[in-house]
Amino acid sequence: MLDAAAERLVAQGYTATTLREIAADIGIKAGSIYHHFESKEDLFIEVFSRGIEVMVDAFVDVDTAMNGCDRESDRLEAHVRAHLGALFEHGSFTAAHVTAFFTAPEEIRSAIVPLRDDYEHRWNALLADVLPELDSARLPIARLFLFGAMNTTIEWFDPTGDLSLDGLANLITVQFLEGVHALNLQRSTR
Amino acid sequence: MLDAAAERLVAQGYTATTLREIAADIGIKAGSIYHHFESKEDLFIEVFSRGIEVMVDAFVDVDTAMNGCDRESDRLEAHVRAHLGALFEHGSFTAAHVTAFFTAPEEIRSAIVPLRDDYEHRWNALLADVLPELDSARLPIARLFLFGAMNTTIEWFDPTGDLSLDGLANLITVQFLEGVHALNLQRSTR
DNA sequence: GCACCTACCTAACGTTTGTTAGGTTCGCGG
DNA sequence: CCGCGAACCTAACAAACGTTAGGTAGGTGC
Repeated sequence: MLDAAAERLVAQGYTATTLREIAADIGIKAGSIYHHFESKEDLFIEVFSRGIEVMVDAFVDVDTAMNGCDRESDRLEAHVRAHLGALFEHGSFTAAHVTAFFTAPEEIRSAIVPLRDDYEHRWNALLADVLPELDSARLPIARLFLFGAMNTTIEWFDPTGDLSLDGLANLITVQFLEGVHALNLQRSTR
Repeated sequence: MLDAAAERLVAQGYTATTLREIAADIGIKAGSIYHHFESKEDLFIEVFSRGIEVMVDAFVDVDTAMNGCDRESDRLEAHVRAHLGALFEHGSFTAAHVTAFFTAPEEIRSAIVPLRDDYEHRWNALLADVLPELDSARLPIARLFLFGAMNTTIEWFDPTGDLSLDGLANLITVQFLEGVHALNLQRSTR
């Protein structure tokens, strides 16, 4: 049922997604949803939360697996790969979060923001490790650049096509790292 | 009235935006909208179309102004600046298009896609000029990277803050160009 | 066998939505 | 002064929405 809700979210956004539709998708009636959730809001708060949960879990897994890694760029690439994996390989929750979060009403968003902040902080810490030369004020902007590159892939990337998720992760990581590197050079030689 | 519709779109998405709200915003009643448009669909097709119009106009302006420019990177930066200008300086149409296009129903989207394709083709041609060494199969992907970087700025960039639109355009352009350059090096030395 | 809980259904409620038919106001051209 | 069209309003329509009250079937524990 949460799965069905997530898939509808991806396809239609929040307001266009009906409880009656979700119920029909899993073969029950709309009223029965209220046995499991108090309201439509409640249901979708759970869906969005799981979307972040999947991302955080993937992040933590990489963090422990890459513990003794000395090449920082490899560590970053592994995390990019994990984020893309959350988007394309672990159900629709993360995809629903990325595409439909901003279509949800304010009350839902504000309930989710603390979880989002947690995930963003993990990335900030990671980027501070990988790019120690980067001005700390520029760090959130760099993160937003990277998030933009990763999250927009959901609008065009086809996991069954020529380019693999590994390849895409490498593409994004290299492009990002070299871009940031070039920006630092430009600033210091001015 | 189109302005009001665009602003509501940015704030709430398609389905959550009511004809009664739009009417109230401009001081008329909902039924009166049908004197100017045949339906809600019709109204928002016009809004989304103008969003692209603003972008295309900005693109064409730069194209003619930068006609005799020999430094390709400057040409690209000017176009990036123009795209960001369309997003932040020319009303809410382009912003509405970028944020709310995917919240609109299929029938609206398919009516807009040809216009989108036109804009995307202009960028493909531009990138082919600026990056002649880039594999033509990789070109649409590079464009999507760049679009991702530019369009997600709408979720975090504050035009009244420390960073100017010119500065942001430079940031994005350098980051993009050096990233693509690095990718080509990596591929040719493998 | 009785009580109880979980999971679901039926049927309706009040509200909101896009939409429409018919009427009013106002300004311009002849 | 008359006619006409543009711009708007009123009032209502059917449909769809989230939500709720009350009821039913089946399983579990004692």
